[in-house]
Amino acid sequence: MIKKQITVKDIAKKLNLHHTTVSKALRNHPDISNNTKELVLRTAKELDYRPNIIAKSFKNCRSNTIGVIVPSIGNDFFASVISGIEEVAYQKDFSIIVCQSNEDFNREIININSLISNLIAGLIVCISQTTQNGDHFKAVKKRNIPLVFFDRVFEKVKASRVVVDDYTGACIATEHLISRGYRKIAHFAGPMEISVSRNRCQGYIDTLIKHGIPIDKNIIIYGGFQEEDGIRAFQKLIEQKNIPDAIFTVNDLVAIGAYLEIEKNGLRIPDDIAIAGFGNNKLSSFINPPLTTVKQSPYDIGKLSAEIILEQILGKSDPEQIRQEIITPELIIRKST
Amino acid sequence: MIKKQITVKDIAKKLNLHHTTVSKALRNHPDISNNTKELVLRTAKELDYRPNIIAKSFKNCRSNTIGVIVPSIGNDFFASVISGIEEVAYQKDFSIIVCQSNEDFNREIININSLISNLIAGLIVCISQTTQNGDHFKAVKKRNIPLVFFDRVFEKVKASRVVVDDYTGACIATEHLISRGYRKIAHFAGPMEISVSRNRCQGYIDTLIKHGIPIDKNIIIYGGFQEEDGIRAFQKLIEQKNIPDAIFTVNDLVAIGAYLEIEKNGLRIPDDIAIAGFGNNKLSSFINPPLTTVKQSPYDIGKLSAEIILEQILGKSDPEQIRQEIITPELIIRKST
DNA sequence: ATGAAAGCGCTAACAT
DNA sequence: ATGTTAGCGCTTTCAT
Repeated sequence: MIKKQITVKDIAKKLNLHHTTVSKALRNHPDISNNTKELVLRTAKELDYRPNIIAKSFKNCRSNTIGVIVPSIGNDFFASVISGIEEVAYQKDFSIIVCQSNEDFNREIININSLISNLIAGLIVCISQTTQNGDHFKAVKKRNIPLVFFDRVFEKVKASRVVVDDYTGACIATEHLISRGYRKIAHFAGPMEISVSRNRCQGYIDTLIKHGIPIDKNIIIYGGFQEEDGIRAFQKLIEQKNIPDAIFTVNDLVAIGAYLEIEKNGLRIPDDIAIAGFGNNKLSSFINPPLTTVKQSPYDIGKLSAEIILEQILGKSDPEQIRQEIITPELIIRKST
Repeated sequence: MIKKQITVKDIAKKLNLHHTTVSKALRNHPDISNNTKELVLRTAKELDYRPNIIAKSFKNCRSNTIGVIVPSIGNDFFASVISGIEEVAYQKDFSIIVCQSNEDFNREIININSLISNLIAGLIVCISQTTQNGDHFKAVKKRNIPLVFFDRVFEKVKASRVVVDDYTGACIATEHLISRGYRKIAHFAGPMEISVSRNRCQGYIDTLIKHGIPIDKNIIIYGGFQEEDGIRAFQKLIEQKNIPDAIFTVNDLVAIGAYLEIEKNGLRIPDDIAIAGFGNNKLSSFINPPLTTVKQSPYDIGKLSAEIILEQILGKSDPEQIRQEIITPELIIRKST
């Protein structure tokens, strides 16, 4: 059923050469005469020869593939990170296998096992929301497979990481709201198991304290990362009859959810209530009014993660030495604040 | 540098068995006694043995991987399709390699070459917007690699396909607008090289004709698939001072772009102007007012594509017999019409 | 400059 | 029930 691929042997047979000669010729080995090289290259093209990189990986005990695990590829942020990784990987003739954990710990384990079996040369991960422990990463470390975390990291696993300075990002967003004269500022927070959410929440709290604004726990509403969570959070404020001047949300999707519920209640943004998000989601500039948010540069995060892992893979840096890269976020002021 | 993996031989050595016995035991071959099987399984676990599936692929001349090429994984629609493919593939112990063409013909060629070298068992593709010819698919067909197109198909290549009935989808959306009493209905169309755009446009035209509404070419505005295109399209109508009662857009992102420009001009949806999109993008239910749109079931498209290709891979169906699956779209009526 | 031999991990076919 | 052999395509090392 499976059609035989054209191999070096086929080329060799056709040219009455040995297959190792062909192999060397194809890789431009200095042993081989220019004549022969040319001949081999031409014949390879004629026969539509494709190197069997599986065989190569097999021989090397390592593929030219980088594994990437993200919670969800549909998410704007992760999609951009992946594009960044891809870009750098392609340039070095590496390909990537992208897996989704769907925020499920068990799926993450399955993904890792599958990637290990695929002899990945390196692994780039943003851990799932439900990841309980780091045991599954031990198998990766044990095999000396370079590992890089981005965005969400598992603290207890020793690995390089590329993270956004979420704390500072939250601080500058909150500073901005305060500088605009808002004093009663709510926060729609994310899941507290995730460092990203914790750091953003802490940045918000510390900035209020710094400015002598008392923390009102009633207007810190905890939830997830989706639009629904923004809707629900604002509903809680309504129930409390406790409408703030402004809201800082853990991300842009939550802000978009809040928009809907705010409009539903006949309030205007930013006149009645200002709102600032986080992440610079593509949609944030398209909603009305455009959303003030914090830019994270996901494409750069992806590129940097790929560069770090490739340095380790190609042996240019010591895999034992963990590198920590912190991306500085940037405030984008739009009409919502 | 690369740590040696635990292999069947290591297990064999430890148990004083032959490696082929171990191999059979691991695969639960009837030749092997239960005692030995148990022993082998236990030892494998102890040593943290992982089968080297690269070696297996190498031997079989085929991996257990399905290649997937989409224009962009960040797109809601494609992300869902991919999830659908993944779901079905996982169940059959297949993994997927996702590549993005970024709507670039050359990148599509590079992707295909890389996937072929990876000995993919099958290929699922949505062609890029700039794909000029089908020559790169010949290499796939020649190797008897099952090929399935979804959504956008390359007509000249003989392959199974899963497509949405875009024509009918456009018809029901347009019918709906007419039934609501709108008569001057504009269409923000997509790129005419893409069958999807052509079919949606034709559905719109034919439905107007069917109802005796003359076609006004000035209010059919051509553009791309992004928000920007919706913004630009409505600006053109404004320039023409030719505001319609309603708009049918080629997809939801274009509709969202139109929303912005409509609001900017102080018009209300649906009172001043109604709008219907296509695709049931996640955001379509979150914008204000929620967008009437046509549901495409991308997750099902993915599942179906994967099922078709797996049948061919597993030899349950004749790869020569092309299958055409047409997904019937469904109108979702919301507040924008 | 070219050829020969060996081996990566696994499995299918055959032998004991 | 277990062992032996051979080979998938490629590269590395050594021989001619």
